[in-house]
Formats: sequence, C-alpha cells, structure tokens
Amino acid sequence: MSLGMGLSTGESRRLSTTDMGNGERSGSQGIGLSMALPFEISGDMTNRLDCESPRNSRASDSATVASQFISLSSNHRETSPPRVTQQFLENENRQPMNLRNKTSDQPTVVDGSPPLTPKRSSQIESDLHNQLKRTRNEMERMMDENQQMRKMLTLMTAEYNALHQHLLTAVAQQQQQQEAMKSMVPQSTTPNTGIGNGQAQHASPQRSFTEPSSNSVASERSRSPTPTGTGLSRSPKKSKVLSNLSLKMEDSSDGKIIVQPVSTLTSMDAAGDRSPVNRFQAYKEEPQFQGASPDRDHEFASEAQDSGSQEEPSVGPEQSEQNRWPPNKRVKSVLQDTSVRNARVSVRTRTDAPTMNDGCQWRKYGQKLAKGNPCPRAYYRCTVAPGCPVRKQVQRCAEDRSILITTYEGTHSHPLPQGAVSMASTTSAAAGMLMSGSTSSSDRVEGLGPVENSFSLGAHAMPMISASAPFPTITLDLTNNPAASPMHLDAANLSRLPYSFPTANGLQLQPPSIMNPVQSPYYGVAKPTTGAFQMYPTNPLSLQSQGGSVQRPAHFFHDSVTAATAAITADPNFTAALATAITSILSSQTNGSLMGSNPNLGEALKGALAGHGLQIAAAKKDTASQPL
DNA sequence: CGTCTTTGACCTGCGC
DNA sequence: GCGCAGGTCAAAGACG
Repeated sequence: MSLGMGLSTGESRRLSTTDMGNGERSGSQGIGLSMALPFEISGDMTNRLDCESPRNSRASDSATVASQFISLSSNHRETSPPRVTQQFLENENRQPMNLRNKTSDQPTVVDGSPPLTPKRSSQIESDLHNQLKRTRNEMERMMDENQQMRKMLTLMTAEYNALHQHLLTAVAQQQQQQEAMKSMVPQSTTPNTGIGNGQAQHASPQRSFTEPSSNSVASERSRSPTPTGTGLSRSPKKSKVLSNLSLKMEDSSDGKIIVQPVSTLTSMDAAGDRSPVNRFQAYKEEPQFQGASPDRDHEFASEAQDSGSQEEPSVGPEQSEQNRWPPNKRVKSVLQDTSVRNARVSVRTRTDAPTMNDGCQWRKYGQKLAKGNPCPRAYYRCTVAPGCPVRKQVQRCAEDRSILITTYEGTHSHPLPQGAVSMASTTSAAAGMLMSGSTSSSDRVEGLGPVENSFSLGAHAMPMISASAPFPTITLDLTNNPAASPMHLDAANLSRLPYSFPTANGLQLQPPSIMNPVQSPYYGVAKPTTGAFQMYPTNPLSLQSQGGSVQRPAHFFHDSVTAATAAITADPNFTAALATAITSILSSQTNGSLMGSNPNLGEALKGALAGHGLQIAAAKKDTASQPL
C-alpha cells in the first residue's frame, strides 16, 4: 500500500513533520505542523489571521509566517495543492508588507513625526479598510478552500478505509488459503481420501489425509517374528521432522491450491483397473505437486532409513516406503493440523451383529472401555492388505445398544473387495467432503463445543459433523430406515438404502426420486446462508450424535426445491459428494438392487445431475469412470 | 502350527 | 507436574 493511501490525518501530520528539513522544524514547530497538512491549512490560517491581524499586526510576525509557509510549502508540494499554496503566498506576501507600512507609520506619530493630515488619515483609513476587505475576502476564500480540502480529506479517508478493508480482506483470504493449503497438503499427496478403495498410485506417493498410509508395522509385527527395531518406538524426532515437512511443503507452495473432486480408478490388478471412487484432491497447479515431491520423498526416505523396518515385497515402492514409518507417528506428526489429521467417517447402523459387515476384513487389535459408555469400544485394523492403514472402531451406542457405531479412519492402500466398494465410496465421499471443509462458517456445534472443521450449523442445525472428538467426524446415520432395523447391513444392503447422506454441509442428501419427507429418516432443507447450509432435522431419533448428548428439536421445514438446488449447486464439494453418493447408488444397479428395480431412476438421476453440471461416474466398478 | 482374540500394560495428548 | 482418557502394543490364550 502506498503511503498516501494509508495516511490518516494523524499519520499525515506525523509523516509530514518528519518529512521536513531540520531548518524548517527548528523554528516553527507549531506552524509547521499545520502547514504540513494541506487539509489543515485553511483552518489554521484562518485562526491565525483572525487572531493575529487585529491584535498584533506586527509585520515581522507576518513576514515570518509567510517565509515559514514558503519553506514548508516547498517541502510539501506533493501534499499541498499548488494552487492554494500559490494564492496564499501571494496574499501572505502582500498583506504583511501593507501591514508593515501601516504599523511603521504609527510610531512616527508618537515620536513626533509630522501629524497626519485629515486627507492622509482618511487615505490610510481607506487603505486599512481595503486591506480588511481584502483579508476578509481572502479568509472566505480560504474557508472555501478549507471546505474543499475537508471534502477531499473525507474522500481520501473513505478511500483509505475502503482500501484498508480490501487489504484486510486480502490478508484474511491469504491466511485462509494458507490454512486450506495446510489442510490440503496431505491430501495433495493422497488422493485416496477417506476410506475409499484408493490404491496407492505409483506416480505419486500418497499418504492418507487422516494418516499417511502407513503400512502398519505393528500389524506386520504381529504376523512376523522379525523385530522391527527401534523404529517402532515413538520418537518425537520423527514428529518434528514430519511437522517440518508439512511446513516445508506449504512454504514451497506459491501456486494456487485447487480442490476438486477427482474420480480415479482403482485396480484389482497391477495395472490399475479400479473402481470409481470419488475423491477430493488438492493439488498444486505446478505439475510436481501432483506427483512425488522430491523434497518430501527425500525426507521420507531419510527418515525411513532411521526406522529400519522391513519392506513388504508385494507392495509398491511408495507403500514400502510407508512401511518404514511407525504408524502412530505418521498419524500424529504429519498431520499437525487437527482439521487434517484423523478425519473420520462414522456410520451408525441398527444391527445385532457384533460388527458391521462392510466387505473388508478386519483384525481386532484392542478393546477399551470408553468413558461414558458401558459398552466397550473395539479397535480393528484392516487386514485385506498387509499394510493397510485403515482402522475402525466399533462401539454400541450408550443410549440405544441396538445401534452400532462404526467409525472408519484412514485410507485403504489396496483394492477393495467387490462388496466393500459401495461403503467405501460413500464414506470416502463423506470424508472427502469433511476434509474439504470449504463452507465452514461456524466454530461451534450446538452443545458440542468448538469444532475444528465444523460446518454451518444454526440453532436447530444438525451436527452431523461430530465435534465431540478432537477429530472432525462425519456421521452417516442409517439407523432410522425402517427397513434397516434390524438388518444386517452389508455393502449390498447399504447400496439399497434410501440414502440418507448427511453431508459435511449439513445438508441431507438423498436421491431425488426417493427424497420423501415422510418416508425418509431425514428431510433436509438446504438453506444457502453465507455460502453454507443448514440442516433441519425432522426426526430426533436420527440426530443422535456419537456421544448421544445432543438433543435436537424436531422441525419440519418444507422448503422449496429451489432452495435445495441453489444450495447444492453453490457448493462444489457438496455436488461432488452428491455425485459420488449417487454414483454409489447407481453402481448397485448391477446387483439388482434399488436402482435395478427402478431402471428409470438412474437416468432420472443422471439427468438431474446433468442439470447441475454434474456427471455420474461409470457405475461399473471395473470400468473407467469419468471425472466428475 | 498358524491365526485370531483377549487383555493388561504402556504411550501420548490434554486439561487442571 | 499430575491424573485422566483414548489409543496402541504385545504377550498369552483360544481356536481351527
């Protein structure tokens, strides 16, 4: 910002004073200050003339003032309008001289000079009268100038304020971008957001946004007697290194972070034939950020040498690299930002089964009694692939023990089994949306305290983004579907569900054709408020947070489709998640599920989405999908 | 015998 | 610094 823009009146005074040369400042501080600021000139001069002229019309003073003003004006020609200065100089030079002549005459009377004749006296009187008249005119003109200057000052002040606001806004935006970048940097290296069936891509060593795709050494340890050495121990050093790593990546990023949904393919074979999973990928516009970052790789490689764990022959290079990382450290150090690390997707289902059959294989590695819940919490690790970092926690709801709460965390580093794709893609989309967090406008969730990555939630908002934990959690509540209670929820059944997809924006998502406020567990009304959405629940039972501590009133808000449409189209993250969820639904077409029984539904959905600029990825899991 | 589960101990972060 | 709670480890036992 230039100096002129940032100058308030006070600053002008200060800077102008310091701008002055020493000579000018030494003898005329008071005047100098007023002279230095062009906007103050008229007022000060008016006062000075008003006071000094009648009372003490000493020519020397006036001459001094004039000379001072000359010197000061020459020092502030940038800020003093030349026209005013020039006029003032002319008048000022003229006046003192006249006054001096007049005053110099007075002593002659006292000193016994020749007495004034009446003619001369009247002449002097008329001169004085003229002088007074001229001075008054000058004063009026100066006052006009003063007014104009003040107007200018007002305008400049307004301009300054506007620019200042711009500056503040720009700074705030820059900070937000940096924050977003911070949270997106891990994603940029890990397109496999959430628990989707993303497979590590060779082109870009990837790490989960929740944890950096560790090949769980601990898991390997349990299977192999080979000691993994000191690398397994929790080491603060690694945390610091990785913390620096994040910063490093951030610092080196000058370009613009782009967050966009990316639909990639995962493969069951080595070539990479993958099922469609919608993922949010933040990447730099610079190509190197889409791939491996040399610096990052170097960091990882050097650290990996320290850990000294073994490399799984069957896994890819990036995975083997990850193998060398103690899983705990990767979770807690790479992702220093709480909005980035440990994003979770919680699925609430009503089932009697001990765990939800989501198509994956899990190995229980721990059980703990959590406070406030008599039901123990079980910890599972994905065992589909040896190094898969995905973990899940299974716990029954304290209030309703028929409800099973399954919380997923991490990214599968392997192709998912056929039956796990639907769940994975859904939770992946939810996690991706959660991590995108673009519409965060509220820091608090009702009754849940501060949220790192919460979303717009009004007084009656539904905290589907759970903030009870220090990790951002998105909850997919599937408990209120009558058909789902009780039911054994497997992947196929999940696909058949009339989707109740509470998004990170708090907008309940359901396929349009089944979005029925009566039948559906939720009826979400999207309200585009300041770029975010508010969700108004209709069924309190469906609103149990994971902690079960939030009681929310049931409200029916039958808003217009227009509002929902506007809300949907306003948020690219939501649209992406919407497309993903629907894609997941459509993918079940091949299984003869909901969509299969309603062949027109798919086309209707596609048409509806196309109307919003969305495309539906290929439904078949083994075929390539199109980017959303 | 290999794999999985159980469970007490340990580690870490956080609040006071 | 201490205690608490969540999360993880890893030895021991169970099971096929």
